[in-house]
Amino acid sequence: MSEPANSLPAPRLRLDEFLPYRLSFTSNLVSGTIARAYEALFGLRIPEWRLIAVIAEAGQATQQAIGARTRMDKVTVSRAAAALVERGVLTRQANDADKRSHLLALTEEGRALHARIAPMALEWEARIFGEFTSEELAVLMRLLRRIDAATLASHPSEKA
Amino acid sequence: MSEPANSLPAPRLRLDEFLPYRLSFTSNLVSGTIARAYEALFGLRIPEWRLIAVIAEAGQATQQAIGARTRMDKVTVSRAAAALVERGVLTRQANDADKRSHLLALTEEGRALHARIAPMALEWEARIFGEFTSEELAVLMRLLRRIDAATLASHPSEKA
DNA sequence: CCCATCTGGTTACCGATGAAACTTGTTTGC
DNA sequence: GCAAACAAGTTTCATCGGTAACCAGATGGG
Repeated sequence: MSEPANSLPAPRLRLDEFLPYRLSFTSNLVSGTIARAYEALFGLRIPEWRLIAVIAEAGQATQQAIGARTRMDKVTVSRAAAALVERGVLTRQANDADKRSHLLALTEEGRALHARIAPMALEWEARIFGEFTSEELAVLMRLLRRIDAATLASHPSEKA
Repeated sequence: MSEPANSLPAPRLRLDEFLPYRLSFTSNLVSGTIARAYEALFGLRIPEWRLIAVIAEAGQATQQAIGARTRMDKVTVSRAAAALVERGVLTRQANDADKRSHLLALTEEGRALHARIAPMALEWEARIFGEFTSEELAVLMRLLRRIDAATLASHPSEKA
């Protein structure tokens, strides 16, 4: 009850000018849309698709490497890997360098699946981001990476 | 088994150049960091904080209006509202125009809470986005809004 | 060697989130 | 007016994703 002291106007928080909110709003909108499409078309969830994409790029990888790269939790990675092995899309080969871990690689079927999905993924991206110039996209990408860096720097506890 | 036909190199999908992925990566990083802070400092979850912010801005609002504005599920809004009423931060006044719904408004305590949080939220934003010029921020904001629009347009099923 | 510590991965558990069913009140067509 | 369709909110239920506890193999002293 001792409040009416407004010394300075203070920059007034408006939720939809608030960047963390906007970022999350847009990201949820986009990933939600895409997630539904993966699910409907290929029966894949986002983490599964990410494994496929990363492994297709790298040839093979351990779960821990995938986790580090995508910042997905190791549990998430573990579950996605199990599902994909089950489905015949991935193989686990023993890793001689460390018998606790396995090297994940795509099966023939996995490569075929990747070959079917990747173009569609790029096409969705194109549809959503198509009206942007490549400069704009480059700017966006750079900004996002700088945000990552700033976030990690400002809050080191973010168990990196 | 009839595959080696690589007619064209095809734009090769690299996961961390893939915008939906980058967007989600960055967004999760930022919201995760901030969510932990809200939780630790004020015992608030993100949806709860959003209600507070929206209502502080609008003076009062129905749950459905809040849901439409933030795209949060009505269930999420309902639960957040219940928690905040319970906590004494919000009141529900009957809405004479429609007795199914209630008008949510901040209590005195709610306003005080908002007054404590808002500056910190802006400060976090400043810390994370501080190294950006205001042009860059404006660009980012504009790009995000255009992405929203493009997503909604390209996939109208997104129960708008 | 062998115990202590650490790390990759899995399992068990818990909270959060969304879809669907339901309740109550509103609207509309007859 | 009243039945049918509809909309705001709540409740129930299944699912997802994360933390914590756990298991097995690795590492490094003494």
